[in-house]
Amino acid sequence: MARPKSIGEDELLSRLENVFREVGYEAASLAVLSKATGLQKASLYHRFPRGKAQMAQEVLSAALDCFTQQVIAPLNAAGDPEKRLALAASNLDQYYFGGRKACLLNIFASPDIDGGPFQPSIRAAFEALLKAFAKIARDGGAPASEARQRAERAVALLQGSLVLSRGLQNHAPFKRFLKELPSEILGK
Amino acid sequence: MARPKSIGEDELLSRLENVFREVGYEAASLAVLSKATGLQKASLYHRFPRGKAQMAQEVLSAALDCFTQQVIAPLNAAGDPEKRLALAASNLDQYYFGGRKACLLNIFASPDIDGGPFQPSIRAAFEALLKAFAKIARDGGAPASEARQRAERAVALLQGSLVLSRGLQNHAPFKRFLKELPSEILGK
DNA sequence: TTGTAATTACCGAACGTTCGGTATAATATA
DNA sequence: TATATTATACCGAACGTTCGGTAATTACAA
Repeated sequence: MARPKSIGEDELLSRLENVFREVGYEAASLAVLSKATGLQKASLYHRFPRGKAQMAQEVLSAALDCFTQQVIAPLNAAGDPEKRLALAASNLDQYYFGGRKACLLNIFASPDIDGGPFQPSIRAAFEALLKAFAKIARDGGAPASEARQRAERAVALLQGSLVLSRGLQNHAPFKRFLKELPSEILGK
Repeated sequence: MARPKSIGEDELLSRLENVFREVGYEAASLAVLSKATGLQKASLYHRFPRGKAQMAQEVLSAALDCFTQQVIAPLNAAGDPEKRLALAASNLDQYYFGGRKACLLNIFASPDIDGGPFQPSIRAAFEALLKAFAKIARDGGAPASEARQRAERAVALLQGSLVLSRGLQNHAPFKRFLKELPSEILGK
């Protein structure tokens, strides 16, 4: 009964996400977002009535859903910890495109001075990942006191290896992080 | 022979740096920079004729000079590796204000799509830090093959712990990084 | 010592451009 | 035709930048 969308919501969010991740929130102007999606500004406003902020929020939300499904779920699943961890690592590699994609949690943490509208989501995402890493560490036999520390180290290494890979324009640090992740979590 | 400056260059660069670090390059508008420094926009152009880009470049350059002096120099110095590392860690704590200040290398790496004017400096800074960490690892007895890996880990943990501390709004991860840095570099 | 020129730092006001956002009309599909 | 979607035109505000001119200090000649 209506004209079909010229671009599906998934593809639309994916293109928007790429822009936000590559240039940051502030530099992602509507002109750039329009060009990246093939939709005019007015069309973007038709899809996101609250404008750029809504685009970013939905992008972040979708990205976190995807991350939860691809990475956190395997970590929290049942079964052999080593296998779960290997799957999570493989999906991390996919998710960050081998270290070529920056993390939205890092990108969206910086723009606004005060907490900003994204901070709660960011914090929750970090804590979910920490919890999942800690759980699989315990499942692998680590004492509860150490599990949390290993989880924090793993998350820091993930973020840091992405930053370093980007800074060096060389993805080796991220790849090395992935390789060392199992021993990092399950024991030295 | 001339009217004295109402704000010294060091203080000026320091204020600009704070803004860039807190909100990022794009969101650091001339209006904000003007307010933070007490100089009108036109006065900022008197000090930095090439505008905002020059401000950022000089801020980055000054910050890297400071970082080199405070952190890299101790690592490269002569003497007991443990003591040099302890000094570097203490100065890192100062430099990042206990984890409350973001790293410019992370902030300035994101804004521009293509390499951007800051990428060479960023890359050089990372490599200098990697080299310094690797040297002190070797000085501490690590085999050359492991020294570079430990250095990469340390840099990733530094950057990652800053990102995580910011995301969690809790500086414990950064503090823990500082505490674990010596064993990270000098041996398990 | 005084007065003037030279030099530098600073500022108010405006520039053209682009920003995010909003109408409204045209288009394409059902 | 009915309607979701897109395109065009436009808005006020903010952007980075520029310019003419003023304030403050020093150097030097009278």
